[in-house]
Amino acid sequence: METDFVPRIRERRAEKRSIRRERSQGGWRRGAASTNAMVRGMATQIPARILSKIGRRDGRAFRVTVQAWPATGGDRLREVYFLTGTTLAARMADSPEIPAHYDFGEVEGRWQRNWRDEENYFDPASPKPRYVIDTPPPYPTGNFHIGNALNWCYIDFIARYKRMRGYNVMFPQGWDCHGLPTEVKVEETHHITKNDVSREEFRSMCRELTAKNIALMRSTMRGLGFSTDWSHEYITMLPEYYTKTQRSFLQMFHKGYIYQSEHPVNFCTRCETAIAYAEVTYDDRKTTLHHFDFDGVEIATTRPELLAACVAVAVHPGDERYRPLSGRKLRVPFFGHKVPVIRDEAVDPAFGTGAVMICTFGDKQDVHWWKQHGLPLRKAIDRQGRMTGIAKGYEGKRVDEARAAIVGDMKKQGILKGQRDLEQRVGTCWRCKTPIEILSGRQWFVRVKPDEILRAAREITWIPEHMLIRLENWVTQMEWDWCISRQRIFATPIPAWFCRKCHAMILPEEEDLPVDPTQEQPKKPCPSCGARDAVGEEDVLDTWMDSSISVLHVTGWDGAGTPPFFPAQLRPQGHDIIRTWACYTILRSVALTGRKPWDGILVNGMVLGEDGFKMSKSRGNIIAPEEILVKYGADAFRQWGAAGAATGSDIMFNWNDVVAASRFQTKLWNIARFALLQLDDAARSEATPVTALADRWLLSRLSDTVAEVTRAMEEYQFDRALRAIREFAWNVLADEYIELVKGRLYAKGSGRAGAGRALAVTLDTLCRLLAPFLPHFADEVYHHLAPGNGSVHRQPWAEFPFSDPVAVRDGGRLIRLASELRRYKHEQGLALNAPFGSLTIYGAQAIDDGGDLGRALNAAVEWRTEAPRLERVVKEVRFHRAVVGPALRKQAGAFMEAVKQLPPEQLEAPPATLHIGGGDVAVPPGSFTPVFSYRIEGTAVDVVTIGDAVVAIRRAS
RNA sequence: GGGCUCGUGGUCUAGCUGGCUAUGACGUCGCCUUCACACGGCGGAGGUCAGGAGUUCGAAUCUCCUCGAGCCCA
Repeated sequence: METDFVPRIRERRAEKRSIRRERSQGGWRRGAASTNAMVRGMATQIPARILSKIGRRDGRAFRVTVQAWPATGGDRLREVYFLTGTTLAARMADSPEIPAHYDFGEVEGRWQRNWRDEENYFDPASPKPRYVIDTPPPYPTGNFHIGNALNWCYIDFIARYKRMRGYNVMFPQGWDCHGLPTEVKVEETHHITKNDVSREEFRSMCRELTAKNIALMRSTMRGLGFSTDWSHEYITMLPEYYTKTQRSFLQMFHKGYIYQSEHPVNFCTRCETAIAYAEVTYDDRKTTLHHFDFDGVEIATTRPELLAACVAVAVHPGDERYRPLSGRKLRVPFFGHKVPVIRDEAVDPAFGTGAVMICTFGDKQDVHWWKQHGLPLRKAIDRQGRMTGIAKGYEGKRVDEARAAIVGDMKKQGILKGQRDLEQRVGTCWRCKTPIEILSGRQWFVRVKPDEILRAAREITWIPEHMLIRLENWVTQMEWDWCISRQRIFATPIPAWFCRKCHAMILPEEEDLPVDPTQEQPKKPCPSCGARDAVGEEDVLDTWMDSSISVLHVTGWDGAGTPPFFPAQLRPQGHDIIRTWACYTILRSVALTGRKPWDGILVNGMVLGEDGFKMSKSRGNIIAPEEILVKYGADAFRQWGAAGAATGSDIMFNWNDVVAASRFQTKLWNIARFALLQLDDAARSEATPVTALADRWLLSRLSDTVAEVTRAMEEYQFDRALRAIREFAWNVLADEYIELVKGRLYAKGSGRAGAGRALAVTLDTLCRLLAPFLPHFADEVYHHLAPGNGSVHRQPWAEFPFSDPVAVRDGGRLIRLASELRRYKHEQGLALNAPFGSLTIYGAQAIDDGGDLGRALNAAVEWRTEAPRLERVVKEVRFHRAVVGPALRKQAGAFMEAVKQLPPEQLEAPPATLHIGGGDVAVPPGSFTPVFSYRIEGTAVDVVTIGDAVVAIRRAS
C-alpha cells in the first residue's frame, strides 16, 4: 500500500508543476485520476487532491496534505493527514497550538472579529502628538475598487505605523455622495426619469441607494483590515456635512470669492441638463462638411444651422489668401448681421478652406475663441434643442431639421459650393448618446487666485516631489474660474434666492443653514425692496464643493476661523485628481482659513490592469479586491500594494506578485512556527545572555533591518521597507541563521539558550515590523509569542539598537563559509546532512563559532590561523574603481592596464609608484587586491578558497 | 496639441545624489523526500539597461535628439 502511495520522483515533479499551474490560474479542480485513485485507496469517501506528500520508504510515517471536499458539500477543506498503517487519520498538526498550515481565511476573519473599532479612535483630549489624515472620500458606487484599495493600503500602513510610534492618529472615512451617476442609477432601478417625481422624493431615492452602497464598501474595507476610525465617518449628503458646505459657500461669497456670470456649459438637450466634461463620451461619426459662400469668402462648416449664431470669421495670421480681409467685416448670409474677421494661430489653414466661422457655440474651440477675442454672444439653440428667435425663418425647428432646411436654402440661393464626408469625433451625452450642445447660461463661479494657491502649495511637502509641478502648470495656465453650479438634483443646494420683484439676491444667515431654497422661503424679506416673494435657486453645487472641505470637516471646523486640529498632517490621494481635489482643497483652505490644508501630500499611482492599461469596464481588465481576498487573503493583497511598485508610480496589477506575497507569508509562518517551537523559559527570559557569534550576528543584522525599515517608513517608501523585511526574514533568518544554528538547538546543549533568546527577540521585532503591512498575520504570531501582551498593534514600534562590528565581520565570514561549503557538498553529490569528513579552515583570524559550522555541515571542523602549507598563486586582480577613478582620473585606464602586467609578488606587495606613459604615478592605497588560488601536492585533500580563508577538506570515506 | 511620468533577461520589477560581477520575484531547466517549510532548499541558462549622440577616467543613472507607452488636460 505504502509503495503505491509514493509515486516516482519524476511524476511528482510534474505533479508539483501542475498544482502550481492550477493554483496560479486560481481555482482548484478535482485532481487527476491517478491521484484520486490513490486517495480512494486510502479513504474512499473523500474525493481529494493531493498537494504534497512526505514519507519514508521503509518507515511508517507518511504525511499527506490533501485538498478535500467534505461529503456534506460546501467549502473545500485543506487538511493534513498522517498515514498510519493503511488508514488515513485526520489530524491538524503535531502541535495543537501552532497549526502546521496558515489558514489565512480563518485567521483574518478571527482577528477582524477580535479587533475593536474603539482601538482606532482618535482621542481629541490626548496629549500625544497628532497625526490627522485627510482620507479621500470615495464615491459610493458600491464597489471599492482596486485603485482605492491600493491608496487605502498606503494610508493604513501609515496609520498603523504612526500609532506604534506614539501618535494620536485620526484615520477618518468620508463618502462623497452627490453626483449624476447615482441619479442615473436611481432612474434605471426605479424606471423613472427625475422629472417624474418631486425633487425631494428623487433625493430620498438617491440617499437610499447611496446608503446601501456605502454599506457594501464598508464591508470590503473591513475585509482588507484597514484600521479606520469609524467614529470620524462623514457622509456629504447628510445635513451635518452639507451645512458646512453651504456655510463655506456663504463665507466665500462674502469674501468675494464667489460670483455669478454668463458662461457656456456642455448641455444635453434630451436630458435638459448641463453635464460635466467627465460625462461627455466621444463617438466617431460621419458628418458632412459644407462649403459655402460667406459674403465672398468660402467657408467650410459641419454646422450650417449655427449661422445665426455666427459672431466672427477666423483665419490663420500667415494665410496669404485672406490677407486682404484683414480689418474687414463680413455680412452673414440669410441673417444679415455683420461679423469681424479675426486672425488666430489656432486656425488650421489646411483644413477646409482655411477660413472658419466662429459661432456661439459650435464646439469647445469656439468657446475658446469667444473668450479670447471678447466676442458677443448669440444664442441660436435653446435648452430643448430648438432654434431660437434669432434664427429667423428656422425658429422652433430641431437642430437637425434646421440644418437640412438651411442647406436646402443655400442650394436654392446658389451659395452652396460643395459637400464632402468627414469623420468626426462628436461629444455625446454618456447616457443617451445625444450629441451635446454648448449652451450659455447664468452660472456660479469661484474666483481662482493662482498666487494664493501656489504659495500654499509650495509650503506643502509633495511626495513624490514632481507631482507639485503638475499643480503649478495647471494653476498658472488656468484660463477660467471654477464653475461650481450644476443643473441637477442630488447635490448640495446653493443657498440663495432671488426677489421676484426687484431680482436682488437674498442669502440666508449662517445660523439658518441648512436650507433648500427650492423647498423653503428666506426667513427675512428682500433686503433691497422688502418684498416677501422670492424664487429659490434651483442650481446645485459641484460635488468638488463638498469634498474640497473634507480636511476642514475632519479637523473640526465649525465655521469660525481655524479648526482645532488644522492643518492635517497628510493628504493621501491619486495623481489623477491633483488638478481637482488637491487644487480645490488648497484654494478653499486658503480662502476660509488663510492657511495650507496639510503638512504633506502623498500621491499614489494608478492601478493598471494586467494588460498595462487603466482598468475599465470597456477593456474588461477589472480585477475586484474581493477576488484577491478570497484567493489569497487581505495580508497578501496588502503586501502586493506595498511591494508592487515604488510609492507614487503607477502599478500594474499582476497575480504573480500576489502569489509571491502569499508564498512569503507561508514562509514566514514556517519560520515563526519553528521559532515558537524552540521557545522555552530561557528563551523568553530577558536575563538570558546572547553570546555566540552567530546569535550576535543575527541580532546585528536585525538591528540594521529595523533601522532601514524605519527610515523607509518615515519616507513612505513601503516597497523598500517590505523588501528589507523579506530579505531579512527569508535570506538572513531562515536560509542563513536557522540553517546554521539548527544543530545547536536540537542538541539541547549549553549554547541552546542563547540561540533561543536570539530567536525570541527576532520574532518579536519581526512581528512589530510586519504589523503595518500584515496586521492579521502579525497579530496571530504575536499572540502565540506573547499571549498575555494583547495586540501587536498596541505595542511600540520596533526599536533595536545592537551594534557588534566584530559579529558582523566574523559572522559574515561564518555564514559565507557555511553556504559555500554547503554548495560544495551539494556539488559533490552529497546530501546536505550526510557526513562530510573533516575540514581544516585556515584564516588570518580564528573564528569562535561555538561548533555551529561543524554541526551545520555534519563535519569535524578545525580552525587554524597559521598559513596553510599550500602553493598560492595569484589568479587575477580586482580593482576598486571608486578608489582608482577619483585618484587618477584620465590615467585610470592606463593604470589598470599597467597593474595587470605586474609580476605576482608585486601584486601582493604593490610598489609605491608605477611607470605609466612616460611618468611615475603614485599607486593609491587600496586601489586593487589580488585574488589567489591555491594548490596542494600529493595528498588526497580538496582545497576550497572562500574569501580570505582556505579550507582543506578531508572527505569521509 | 500641451503637461507629467515611464521604457532594465520570456513577464513584472529595484537601481534617487554617476564607481564591486546590474536587484528581486514569477516563469524555465537541472539536482535534492533535509526532523519549521516541496507553497521548501541548492544550482544553471537567460540582459545591445528602447535607439542615437554628447559630457566623463568611468553612464542603466546626467544632457540633448528620435521612437514607443501610460496618465491628466485641451
